[in-house]
Amino acid sequence: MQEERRLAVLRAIVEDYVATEEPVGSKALVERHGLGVSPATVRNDMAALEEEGFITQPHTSAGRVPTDKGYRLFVDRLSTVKPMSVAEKRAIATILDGAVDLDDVVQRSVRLLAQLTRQVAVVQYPTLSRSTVRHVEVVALTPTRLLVVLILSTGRVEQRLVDLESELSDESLMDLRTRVGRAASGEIIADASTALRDAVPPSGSPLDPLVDARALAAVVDTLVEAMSDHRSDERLAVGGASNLARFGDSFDVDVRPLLEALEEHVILLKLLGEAAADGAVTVRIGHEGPYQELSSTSVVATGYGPRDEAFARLGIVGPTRMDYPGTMASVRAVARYVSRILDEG
Amino acid sequence: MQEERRLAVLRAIVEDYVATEEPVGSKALVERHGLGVSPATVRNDMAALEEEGFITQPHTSAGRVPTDKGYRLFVDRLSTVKPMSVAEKRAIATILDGAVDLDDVVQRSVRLLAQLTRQVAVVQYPTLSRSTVRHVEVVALTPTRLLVVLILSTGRVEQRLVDLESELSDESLMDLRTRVGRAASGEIIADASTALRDAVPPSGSPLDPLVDARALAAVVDTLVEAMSDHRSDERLAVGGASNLARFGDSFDVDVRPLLEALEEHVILLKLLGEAAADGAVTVRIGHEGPYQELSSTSVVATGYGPRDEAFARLGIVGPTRMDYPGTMASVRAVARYVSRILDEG
DNA sequence: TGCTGGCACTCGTCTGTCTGGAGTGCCAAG
DNA sequence: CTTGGCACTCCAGACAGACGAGTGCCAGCA
Repeated sequence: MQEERRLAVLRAIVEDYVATEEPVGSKALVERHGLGVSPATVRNDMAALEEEGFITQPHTSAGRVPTDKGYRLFVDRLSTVKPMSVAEKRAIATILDGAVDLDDVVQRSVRLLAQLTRQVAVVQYPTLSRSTVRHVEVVALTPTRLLVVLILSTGRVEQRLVDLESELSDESLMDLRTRVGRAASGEIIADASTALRDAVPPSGSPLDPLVDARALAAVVDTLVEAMSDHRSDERLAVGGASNLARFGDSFDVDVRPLLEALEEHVILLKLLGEAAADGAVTVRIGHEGPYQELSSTSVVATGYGPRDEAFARLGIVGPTRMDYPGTMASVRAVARYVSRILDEG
Repeated sequence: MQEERRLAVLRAIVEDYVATEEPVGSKALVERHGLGVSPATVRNDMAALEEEGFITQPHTSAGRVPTDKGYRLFVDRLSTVKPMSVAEKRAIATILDGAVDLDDVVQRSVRLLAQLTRQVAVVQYPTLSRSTVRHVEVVALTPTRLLVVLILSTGRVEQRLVDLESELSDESLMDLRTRVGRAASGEIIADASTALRDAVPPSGSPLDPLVDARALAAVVDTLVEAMSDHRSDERLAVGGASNLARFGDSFDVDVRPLLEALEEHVILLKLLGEAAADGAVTVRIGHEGPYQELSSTSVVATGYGPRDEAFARLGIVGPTRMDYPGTMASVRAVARYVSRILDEG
């Protein structure tokens, strides 16, 4: 009974603090929320909550502020994800449906997420690893220089130049093209790499005159490298940095580390990477994260991808003092719509 | 004679103010710089300079601060571009030489520029318009779906999918490929577009059975669109946003508009676009720019590109109170090295 | 004519003090 | 277990005064 009210008090504190950005006192609390008790009672509850580490006071005679632990409890047990309004849903759908290609989807998602949450949005480009090879094309630009184009089911296209040591005949090129195509097409990336390696005849084996073993090996090497290229895995889109200005001046939070982190994509990837691989929205609050400097920021992230294969992440980074239910709803909604679009495309 | 000293005073004021970020008074000025006159004399000069609008005082009994007009005079007549040290030059060369492709060159340039100047760096990706077509490839993914790959002399590769209304035979594909290749290869973008249009037989003309006129038209349309695609012209890399934190808290400058501008690439392009097309470094100071909100920021930019064809811009955005000689030197140096690399690649 | 030293004046910044008010903790009573 | 009352704490803002950096101006000097 009292326990229940205490949690209600904690919820009220979090909500008020997020809304007003100021420490919330017992009197204001009973006025704004309809808890049917007196300020004195609330004070007792507050003392208990502080004892347990859920809230704290900046100085002796100030109101209370939630701690990381308090937010954690709030997120886990006290809040329900706000459903998006129909209008919002439609807006999301409209904006994302207008995208013309994969890059555009990512760009739009980032903007949208930043606008919806008024936080800094981060969207990871879909990873290669789960996608399949749709097509491989080999083109001779000159007799000793090939262009290899790799087209993946996600819509990503990678191209590489390959310089050969000797000239390649048209017949050898055709042969090479069919061998590579047969080995890789339709396979998922991981399998395609091994299949390609198998397609290279072992050195010393009797050579079909049509096969230019060295050219084949060079092309296969290039393809395998392109497939395992982690640069593409690390690609990120970041948006809404101007939202930082809002929360920078409101309190003594130092924006610099966050601003620096936004340029260090490795750090952002690590932050996003902690997100659950299934469809759930993950929340990482303040000190829970791996970076000391970002202890006053939270990360709300989730995975996305076609057919529930979450093969990339997206999310937002913001102050620990944020509207978690609303933010989580936005992140979840955007992730769902993007997944749907990738599914259709 | 006095005129000369006045300019020396202005120069000293600018240098001191940039270094200390505080209004500079007559006494401190004669102490720090070896002008062989008394503070009183300097005061007279200051009064004159203020009369002419080159400096101003924040309040009655404070030191002087340069105005935009003062910075302008300083940049145009009083400063010499600091030469880079050998070590710096070598560092630039080393970092940029490590780049593996065009994107990487741009990425590295942005980082480098941000580090060197400790400002926000902006680098425009090379424009298509001046580059030539190195190769066009047409690949049939399915009988009704083509992949068109456009390779440009700058190293940029654009690819587009084309859906056909009817199936395309192998012979028609070969024919299409050679027609398109013959028309476009080696031409600069602008000419290639018209050459391609000419390659489409006028409707109603007697048809060679091999020519699939509609497919050809579709492919040509796609190529022309890709060539004139302004999305690629608008691509920008931005870096060093964390440097904003430095100058944000130092004075009452509002960082928000700048932070917003950094996400609006259109605005950045416009700012960069004002840069001179030749090799010179352009400086735009405070109110001289087109945006009211950015009146306390300056832009230092220049063009770059292979063989002095400046076909893209790069530069930095920072507070009007900045080290112009040093910044200009860095911008110029980076532009030169990037140009050289593009020249070699 | 131009430089210089001196002097009075302005005004922002810093420091210390004071006060009002919001908020707390505790206690005794219901 | 809740409530009203009360003493206490401490921040925020206002106010005043001292300080000092810097200025403008003037008279004297080269």
